[in-house]
Amino acid sequence: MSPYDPSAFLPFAVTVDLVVLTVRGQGLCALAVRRGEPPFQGRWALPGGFVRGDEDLAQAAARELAEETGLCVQDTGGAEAAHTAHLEQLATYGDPGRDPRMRVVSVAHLALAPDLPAPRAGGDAHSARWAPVEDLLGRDGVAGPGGEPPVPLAFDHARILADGVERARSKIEYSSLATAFCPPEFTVGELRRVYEAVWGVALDPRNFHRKVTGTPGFLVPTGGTTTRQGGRPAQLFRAGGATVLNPPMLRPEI
Amino acid sequence: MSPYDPSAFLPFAVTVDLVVLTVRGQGLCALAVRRGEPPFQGRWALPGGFVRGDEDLAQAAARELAEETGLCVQDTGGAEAAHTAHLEQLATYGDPGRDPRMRVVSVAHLALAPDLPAPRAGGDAHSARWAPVEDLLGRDGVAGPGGEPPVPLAFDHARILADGVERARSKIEYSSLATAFCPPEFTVGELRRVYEAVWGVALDPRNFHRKVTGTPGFLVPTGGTTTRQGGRPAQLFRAGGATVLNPPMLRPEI
DNA sequence: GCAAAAGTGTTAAGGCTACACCCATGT
DNA sequence: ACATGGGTGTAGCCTTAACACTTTTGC
Repeated sequence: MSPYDPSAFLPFAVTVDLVVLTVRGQGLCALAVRRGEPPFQGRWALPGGFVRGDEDLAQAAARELAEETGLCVQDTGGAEAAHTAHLEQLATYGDPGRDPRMRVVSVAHLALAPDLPAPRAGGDAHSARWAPVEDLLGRDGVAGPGGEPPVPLAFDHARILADGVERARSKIEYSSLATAFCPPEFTVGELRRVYEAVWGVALDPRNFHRKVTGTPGFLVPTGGTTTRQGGRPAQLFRAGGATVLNPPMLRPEI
Repeated sequence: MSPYDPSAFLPFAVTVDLVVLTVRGQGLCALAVRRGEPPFQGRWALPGGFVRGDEDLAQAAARELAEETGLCVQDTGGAEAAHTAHLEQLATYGDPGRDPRMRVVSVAHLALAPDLPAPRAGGDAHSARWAPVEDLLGRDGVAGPGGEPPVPLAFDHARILADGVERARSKIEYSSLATAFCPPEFTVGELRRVYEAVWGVALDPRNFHRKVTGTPGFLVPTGGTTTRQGGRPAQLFRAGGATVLNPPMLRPEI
């Protein structure tokens, strides 16, 4: 049998699942939707859906992201988007039996977004919410917003979420990706709080400031200032053109 | 329409494609197979094949790797394997139209192997060979071993190969992955030549020696020595347990 | 002896950590 | 005045780059 013989064709369903991360308050949060139908009815899951016949994997992920959150992907040319997010492919999960109904291969994507007012429940999801990743990944799983007992995420979504969080944690070390968690204009302190939330550590504000402002291409000053965090007015910056940080941000050991 | 409604099922074919890299002579080489049937008949391509109904994506990739090269994956418990390779998922490619016959989603995997005697043509491939990656990625494509004019790789395999090479180049910076290109026992000089071949740079042998022997868990001495590279006898090492290198190997700028 | 590859020593340059210290605002 | 967060200076530590030098083999 040839590896490309069409007669060897075996039918799979292909979906995209989304790990959408944002920083809210002190911690890292992910978007979860409540399943409205079996299997895992009533359980929380990652947003996602089938890939359509005429679209690329990245297009399918961007479409699902827009349906669930209203976010547009950064490289979309249109300037009318209220909010933009970073989107990249994460990994593909294809265990037989990961979906009890049929053979489903899911191409997971990772999206990073600034803090949004509130998730809008897309099309078919009964509800959607931002939940701290520790809750979603904890042994007990996530509790409902109304105090329902905690249950783990549906399917293998806890594994997918863990992989996405790990990708984000390591990638902000050597890339400018942390700016994707910030609004278009932000201060050095706001960027530092992103690192602290994603890594779960405290960083020295003085050394952090020197480091990020000294890395060429990371931040460009807009000229404006803000006092929205209190204290002395802070300079506002936009993300610079650099995508890779040299030298990288150093993540404290423990 | 629910994103998980089975009636929304759309038939895809799912394949695994393999980027198998090794270091031969002075450079980085990849395994290429010649296609025996349309489309792209006679052109060089990456090895790969359909995922079977009962196997995981990683199992499918390991099976294809064994069929094409006889290599076993490292974490296979059996000690009888003559050669072992590192295998990891790379990325998934699902453009509509990437295969002219049908909608094919390919989950590409990256395999790193020590230098092997010669590729064995698996099952259906007319022939298989190791080719320098610059040749496979060059604008003109790869020439046949008998002097046929060069043609580009089939499908989107040049893109997949480029992504795999980039993954290998960056991952040997911060992980012990470079040892996957070496035989079970190797010298510091042999490991250095791996870095030089993958990065295409020259490294200072003295500083390299200090760095790798000083990184805890990277290399463990076996006690033996060899003179197979000429000169003064060199200590033999095995890969240590460490998978992540701290501090990382520094890749020269240019 | 000579070439070749393996190792060790040393020094200067630059990045990081830690912390002292000053600046500009709101209350 | 004081609290709060923003920003700069500096000393010590550590890593790296560059290169001089010694060691051990094959021919």
